Amino acid sequence: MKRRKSESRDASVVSEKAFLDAYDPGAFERPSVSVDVALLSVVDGALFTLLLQRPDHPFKGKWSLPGGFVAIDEPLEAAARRVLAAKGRLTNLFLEQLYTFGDPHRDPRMRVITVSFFALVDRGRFEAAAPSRSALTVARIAVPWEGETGGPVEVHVGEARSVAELAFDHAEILGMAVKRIRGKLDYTPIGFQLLGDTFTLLDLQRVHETVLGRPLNKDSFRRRMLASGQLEATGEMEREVDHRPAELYRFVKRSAV
Amino acid sequence: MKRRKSESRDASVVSEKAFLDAYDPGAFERPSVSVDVALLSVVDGALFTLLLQRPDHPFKGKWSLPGGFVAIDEPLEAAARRVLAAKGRLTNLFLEQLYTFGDPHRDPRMRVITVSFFALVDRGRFEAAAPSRSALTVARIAVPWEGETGGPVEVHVGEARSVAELAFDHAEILGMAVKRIRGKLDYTPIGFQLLGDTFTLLDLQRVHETVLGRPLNKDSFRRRMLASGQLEATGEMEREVDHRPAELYRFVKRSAV
DNA sequence: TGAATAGTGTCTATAAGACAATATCCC
DNA sequence: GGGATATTGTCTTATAGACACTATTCA
Repeated sequence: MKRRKSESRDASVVSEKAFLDAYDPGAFERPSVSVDVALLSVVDGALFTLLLQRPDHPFKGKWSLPGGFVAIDEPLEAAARRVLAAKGRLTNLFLEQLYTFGDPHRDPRMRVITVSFFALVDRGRFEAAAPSRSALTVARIAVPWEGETGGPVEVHVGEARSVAELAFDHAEILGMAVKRIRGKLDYTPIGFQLLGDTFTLLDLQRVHETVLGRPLNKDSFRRRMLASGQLEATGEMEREVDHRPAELYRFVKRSAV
Repeated sequence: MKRRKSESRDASVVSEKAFLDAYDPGAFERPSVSVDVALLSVVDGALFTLLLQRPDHPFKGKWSLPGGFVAIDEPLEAAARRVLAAKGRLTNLFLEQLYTFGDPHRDPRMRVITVSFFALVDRGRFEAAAPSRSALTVARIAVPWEGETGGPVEVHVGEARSVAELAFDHAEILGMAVKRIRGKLDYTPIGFQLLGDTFTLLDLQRVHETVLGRPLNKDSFRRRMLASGQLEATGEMEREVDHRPAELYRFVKRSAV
């Protein structure tokens, strides 16, 4: 009885027309497909991203992630790299596919399915990608949830105290990026993309703390990092600090596991 | 110098035509978008999935995941549920988006970008979804890598010893599904989707071992599970076993964290 | 010398793995 | 009773957190 009921309910959802339309690839309207990239960087203990102010409708004047439509014979990741190179002169980034957003009304003009990516950028390249003449603008990310709860984030453009309005579902995309990177941080050497070639253990800890949004124990952080085999001491020391200088480390390519 | 060089190299990749074509949503050809679902179940210590034999070109006669094209006003997950309801009478499944595959030549006919999902099904519903008259066929999954290395898997249809050939990039999609579920198993109560309402701790351990592809320590598995707060003792006992019966447990909804 | 952080050593609490002992069911 | 697995308890080991102490640099 129970089974029967759920079957008949579902059957009504699947109209024959929808099924047939969807079955023949030539017989139905095709959506547009775009890519959007959530760029993330850590600067002075805060998370930042790069946004563009939309010049036209829809969402005119609102802020959006760099993105663009996928060409008919272009791989998805290539489209994301093209967008980054064109809009921010950013190349050779660590780029990972995040999630595909396909709500039928996420773009009021027409059906646009967007494949989102995230990229981690060190401070130097991040700031260089958004010079004053550029369309890309630095925005600080405020995460209104803890751990890997997920959900949209808030952004503050420049020094603004107020929350900037984001176009489309881009606040959700950024939130998904933060959630994903928090999850990866525990077991993958992600931090190296956010730091320069060499860094102290405290630098690394601060990056982790900023991404995770919570303080970490200094002792066990040091022990874990050194035990992970992902760090290599350079023998060099920090300079121009008014305290005992720390040793500089670099990330070492993980040997084939 | 170094910087200059990488810029000019990238600039050549971004042809102006590609950029302009991609910029205007109306000015370029749109891809087809489909969904494919990797159904996973655990039966007698092995991982299984459900496949369809393709009746037409391309990949005629090869095995494929259940899938279909996304209608123009249909959400992605709804498309996946429609396909499952239509092809296997499977409803109300735990369904999660996996990855989007967009290689320009993954379908020889035309550009098809596919958004893949995975679903976990308990043994009872799994076997009921593939009766003899049905198009869906049970196939065993052999994972040729350990841990979360990733990569395509091999499938064996029925009792066949030989590896069945999969259409498109579906071996990769299945591999991605296995990788994802392995990663989630450690910190999420995924197992309950693969078991019936009640189960013993050993049942649960065997499911975990099958998914992870490695044996687990019995003592610490028991302790971890009981300490997780995700299990609730029913007070009932296993029946019809020729040894001391174990207590039956059920999964309890995780309280809002 | 003092301020500030780096780096080391030790102790404790917690979780995992190993293993032994006892309990309970069916035959 | 014998076979088989469940369940509990204890011991050992590895890891994380806490904290005290020494080291080194610059002002």
